[in-house]
Amino acid sequence: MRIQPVVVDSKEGLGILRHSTAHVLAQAVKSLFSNVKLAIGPATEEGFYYDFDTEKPFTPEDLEKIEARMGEIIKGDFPFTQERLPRKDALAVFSGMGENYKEEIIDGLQDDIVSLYRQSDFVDLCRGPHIPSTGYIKAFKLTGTAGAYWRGSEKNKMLQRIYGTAFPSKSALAEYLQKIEEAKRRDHRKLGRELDLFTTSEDIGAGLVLWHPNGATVRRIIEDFWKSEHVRNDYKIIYSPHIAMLDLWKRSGHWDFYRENLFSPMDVEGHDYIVKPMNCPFHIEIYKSHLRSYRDLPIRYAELGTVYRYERSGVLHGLLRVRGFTQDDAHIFTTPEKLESEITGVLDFTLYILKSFGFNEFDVYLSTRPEKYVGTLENWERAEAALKGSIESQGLKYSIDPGEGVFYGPKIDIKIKDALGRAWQCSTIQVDFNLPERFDVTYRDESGRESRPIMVHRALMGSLERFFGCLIEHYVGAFPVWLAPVQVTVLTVTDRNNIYAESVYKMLREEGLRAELDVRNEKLGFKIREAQLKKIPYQLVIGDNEEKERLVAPRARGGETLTPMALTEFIRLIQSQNRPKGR
RNA sequence: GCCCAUGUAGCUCAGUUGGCAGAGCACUUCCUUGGUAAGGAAGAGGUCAGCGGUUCAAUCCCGCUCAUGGGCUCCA
Repeated sequence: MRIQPVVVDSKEGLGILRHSTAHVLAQAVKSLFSNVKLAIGPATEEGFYYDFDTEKPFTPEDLEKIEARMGEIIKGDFPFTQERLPRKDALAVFSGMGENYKEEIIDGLQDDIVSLYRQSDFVDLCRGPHIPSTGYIKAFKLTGTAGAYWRGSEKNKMLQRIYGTAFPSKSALAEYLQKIEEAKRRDHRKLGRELDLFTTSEDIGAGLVLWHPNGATVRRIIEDFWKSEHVRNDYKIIYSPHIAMLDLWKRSGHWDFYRENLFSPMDVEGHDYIVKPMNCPFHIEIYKSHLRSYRDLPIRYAELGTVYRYERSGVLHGLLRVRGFTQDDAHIFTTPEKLESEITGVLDFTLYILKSFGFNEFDVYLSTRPEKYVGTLENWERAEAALKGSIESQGLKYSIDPGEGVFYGPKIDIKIKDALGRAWQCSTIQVDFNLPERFDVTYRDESGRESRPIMVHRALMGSLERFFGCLIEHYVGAFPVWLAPVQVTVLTVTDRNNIYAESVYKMLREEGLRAELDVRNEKLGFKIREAQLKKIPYQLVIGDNEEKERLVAPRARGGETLTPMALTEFIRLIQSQNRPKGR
């Protein structure tokens, strides 16, 4: 057998450390609780977990006890030893202990020889490798419990999962816990309440967002920017209704393939209607309201379309996963010949928009043809090549999900990473060979024959709700000047300065700036503190000195006080920042 | 939907082994005219998420419902 050293700080080494800690967890649980059966215990991105089949779920007090026992096991410095048995013998080992999940796993293995690992009196089915002994675990922590289905399927029994993490040193663990705290600080749900951006209400329903004036202002800025950029890029902006007859969704296929996400139909004068889960059929109807020539294509319809999808209650999460949301949707109808240039254009446009908001880190995924598909092989190949070509021409790193495309066409997904390191899908560019077929969408080609256009669905921000959530976390609520709900607040030192301050405030408003005036009977320090907590980019201090000299004394959100300047100069300064990133 | 936890004033949270509900901040009023992250005083504010049950008595115990959080699973 060849021995390969693995550095514990490497990704691989960390995985081995954590996986070994999972074994220690399992040993501790087995020694503390009877009638517990082992399922699986792998390492994850952030740590590890182990799934147990047990009568009663683990309580926080249980976790403390388990942690303490794990500490003893680590102190015992038991070596991890591997044992290789014929599968028959291995089966006997586990069936003798009543470990039926382990038996099930062995049943699924191809190999004749099965590997077991032991430490102290504990044995587990495991391919390894492991650290030499339990004493190598220098820092670990159990982080939580959760229900989890055996093999991830709802049809199976729910097991009790214990999550934990381990690091090569105490300081690395502390750093990790610090990162978690930082993530909590950035949490858009917390900031949403503190900055009065949005709420949800028990009386309105789960997953339905109320945009408060501050949040609505940010949204309005986003929408205005989005609209003008779309017009500039030759999209036609449209509007469509929120409900439509059920037959439309039967024809589109949503009723058959997407029903678990649809809200129930409502009866209107004997016809069933549903609230829309998508905008595409409406855009298709607009396309079909005329005969279209190849000369008209590509046609690009864009809409900030509000859709409703039924999501199971357990998956709702702040603004990132909701039941009613507005997509920044568009559908492009193109000839097959122009598909590639269209996709290149869409990808350029997507990156331009995302970068305007200050996002520069993306995970890009290309999903290709699955086994079951509609459309011609030629078109699929053409579309995949187009998607791939445009990603590469942008010089983007990407990964291919082979066979993961939707049955109707290949797609590009772009994910933005949030503060917790979770990647949230925002942008998506999907080629669709199916809907044009289902709705018999056509155009007259150069030889005068009816041809089928290809459709491209795309959303750049995905949904305004989710995108807003990402923005909040990205900026920790301190929006850049062009997005800030309030851009500048005018603060008086004493009420002698009220009249002058008001004139400053009015000038700012006339410049189109989102300004506020604070003439309350409070000390300057109090007003500054409040403006800081609201994360307003600029505070203009107005006292006797400023009034006498006809100046304003700006203080930036970062804490730096600028030398007093004429109001016109300040307006020049803030206006220079009052635009999207890189513009 | 499923497992676990949580739900007390606008916010953050105490609390009652079942016996008239508490703090800080915010809010209102008054005093204070103060120069770059909290000046002082007084006041008001709650059907203890909702519905039902047990009890002389329920915010507390039990059941159901709703919502929120951590997961499973899925997606914009």
